[in-house]
Amino acid sequence: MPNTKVTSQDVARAAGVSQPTVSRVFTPGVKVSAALEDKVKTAARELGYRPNTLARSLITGQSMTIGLIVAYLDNPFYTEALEKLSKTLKERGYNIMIFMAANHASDVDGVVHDLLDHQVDGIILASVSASSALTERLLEEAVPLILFNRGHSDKTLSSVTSANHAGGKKVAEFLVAGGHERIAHISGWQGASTGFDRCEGLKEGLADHGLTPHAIVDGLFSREAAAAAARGLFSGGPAPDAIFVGNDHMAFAVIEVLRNELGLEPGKDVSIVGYDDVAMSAWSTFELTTVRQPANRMVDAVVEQLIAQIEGNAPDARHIEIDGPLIIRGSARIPKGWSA
Amino acid sequence: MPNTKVTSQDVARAAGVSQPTVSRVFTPGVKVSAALEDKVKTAARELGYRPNTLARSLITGQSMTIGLIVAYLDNPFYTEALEKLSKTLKERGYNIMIFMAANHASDVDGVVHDLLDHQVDGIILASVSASSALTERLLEEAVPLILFNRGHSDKTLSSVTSANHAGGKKVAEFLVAGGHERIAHISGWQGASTGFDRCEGLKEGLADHGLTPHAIVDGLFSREAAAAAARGLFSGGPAPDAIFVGNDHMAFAVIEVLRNELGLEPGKDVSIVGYDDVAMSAWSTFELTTVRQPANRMVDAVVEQLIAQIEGNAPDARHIEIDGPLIIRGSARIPKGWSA
DNA sequence: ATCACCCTTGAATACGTATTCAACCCTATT
DNA sequence: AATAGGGTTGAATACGTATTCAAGGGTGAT
Repeated sequence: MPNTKVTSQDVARAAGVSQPTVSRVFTPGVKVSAALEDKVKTAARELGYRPNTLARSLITGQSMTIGLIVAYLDNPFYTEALEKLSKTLKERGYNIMIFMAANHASDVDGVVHDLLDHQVDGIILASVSASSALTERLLEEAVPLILFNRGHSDKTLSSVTSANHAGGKKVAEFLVAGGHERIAHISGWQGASTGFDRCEGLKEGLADHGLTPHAIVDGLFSREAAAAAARGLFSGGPAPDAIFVGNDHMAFAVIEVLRNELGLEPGKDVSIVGYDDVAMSAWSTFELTTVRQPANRMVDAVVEQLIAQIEGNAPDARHIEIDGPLIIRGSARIPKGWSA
Repeated sequence: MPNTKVTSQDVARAAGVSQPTVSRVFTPGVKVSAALEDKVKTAARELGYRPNTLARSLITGQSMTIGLIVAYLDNPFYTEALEKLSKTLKERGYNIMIFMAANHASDVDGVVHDLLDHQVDGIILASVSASSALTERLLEEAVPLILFNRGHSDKTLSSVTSANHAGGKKVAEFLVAGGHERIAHISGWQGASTGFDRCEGLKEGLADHGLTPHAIVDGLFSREAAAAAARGLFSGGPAPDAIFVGNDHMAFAVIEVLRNELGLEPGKDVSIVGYDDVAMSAWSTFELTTVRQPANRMVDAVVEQLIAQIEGNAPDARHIEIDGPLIIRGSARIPKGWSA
């Protein structure tokens, strides 16, 4: 019947061995004779001993903890990613210390310092960016940092994104093939590579067919801004016949404005295309045609690269782009010859 | 220009003081002469020194870290709570170590042990329950644990929930006042107090008017199960004229089945009421009448109680219930005299 | 039978900080 | 002027574990 804190010393005393022997039993990859191992393990079980991770980390220099900073948790894409990230890192033996951050660089910097104080082995920045002062500091500390779904001008930072530029281009091809002539774009925040690259891809894809966007409005990754932008597009002047929205989260708001305020039915009166393919996009209410960001593969890539950098197998930064298909549903007119 | 790890020893050497003095400068509430404090702080700044939290925790026994275990992250209510929780705990100086768990007791137990190994100061279980073996262990370790949005038969555990029983009763009053006669319930998982209490409240509220539920089906907090249950309620036999759904997350699935499969419009052909009042409930697509769970106040209560237990100010467990209003929107017929 | 060698184990130490305790100086009081 | 007292500081130690190093014991070969 154990009471308070039981240490490796206590187990050693109970098993009649030394403290280092107890430590060796609980350290994978270290040999101990079967007889002693058995004695130690039974003693440990009876006392309810479990190694103190803090003390272990202090001496090994490995906390087996990854810092995760995330914004935009109202966008379900990040919720799905977080869930997968948690599972994958746990399988690799790592724990997650999580922080929500506003998207101001100053806020992020402060949080990163908190994480560094906790001796995290690596840091994942999901949908937020880092200041250059910060990345400098990280290089000094030799703590790997990787960006998830966000690029960075500083190429010494690793990042994992979907093929945003190619994705935007795919949407252009699809909408042009569908015979649309006034293709508008409610973009993601242009201050983020994610929003910017998708927009550039769309423009390039349209240009290939001698077209230009009917209109471009920054939706700032916000439902409210996107809804306002949608209203603006249909008030005065020629209306668009298709809208590419910078992510699904905003696209849902746009669909609601069209359907419930303007009386326009997506897929019939106007075509809507999103980006992400979150679970909600498949709901019968939305049936959203969208570019899939393969969250699973993106998470796998993030974990793989981050651990490689932590273990020193890949000290050089990499910029990984993961391609995703266009998922065709009912929210946009389907060109002849394309299958849903 | 700092390079690798800089310790309090390095700062002490640079400032010409002893290591304990450096420690004192960085320990709030300890007096050091202004002259030395200044020397230490400038030396620390120049070297880029920050205290190692691990070493500090090892000696103080306070990790300033809270373990958070959460399931059902696809339900946005928990996302909203997580966001608020993160901010509130950070304001109080605590960090979060987060784990996703399947809802099996064995899974939860394993994760809790991981957390204990990390010397967390307290544990929050959001929407998962704990085995009795586990709670015993926690009492021995003297680590406070609190349940968020879930009750427990073991009354030695603190918990914060909304007033689920009263909430279910409110829905009954509302639907009866609206003149509904065949009130069905697609409940939350009956293995969870949250699902069970809301159901009991509904039944009691109906009984007050001499009514019984038209049907009760367990929706298991799952969209798929809820959708199947909705189809079942309208296939053969008299159809319900109102459905109380155990949470908003399931209610959205039910609304979709009604509207897009059965051609029934919520609020006109049949009344739908949910529970939670997540942000999505206010979307124009759903206009869901629902019982609000005040996530902010619930989170505040969780943090307050947990920290009280950690600091020993409130060693006794408490079961806090927070009342929330019925938010009337368009998905259910509004009784005469009730205002939206 | 002796020696070399490897494998197992315990003693000592390190990780980076907070805290106890004794020494010290400075001030104020008689 | 001498002493008591309070407030600062440094030396030593503790937190719980992993790791280095030396000692010990056993096995094999000559």
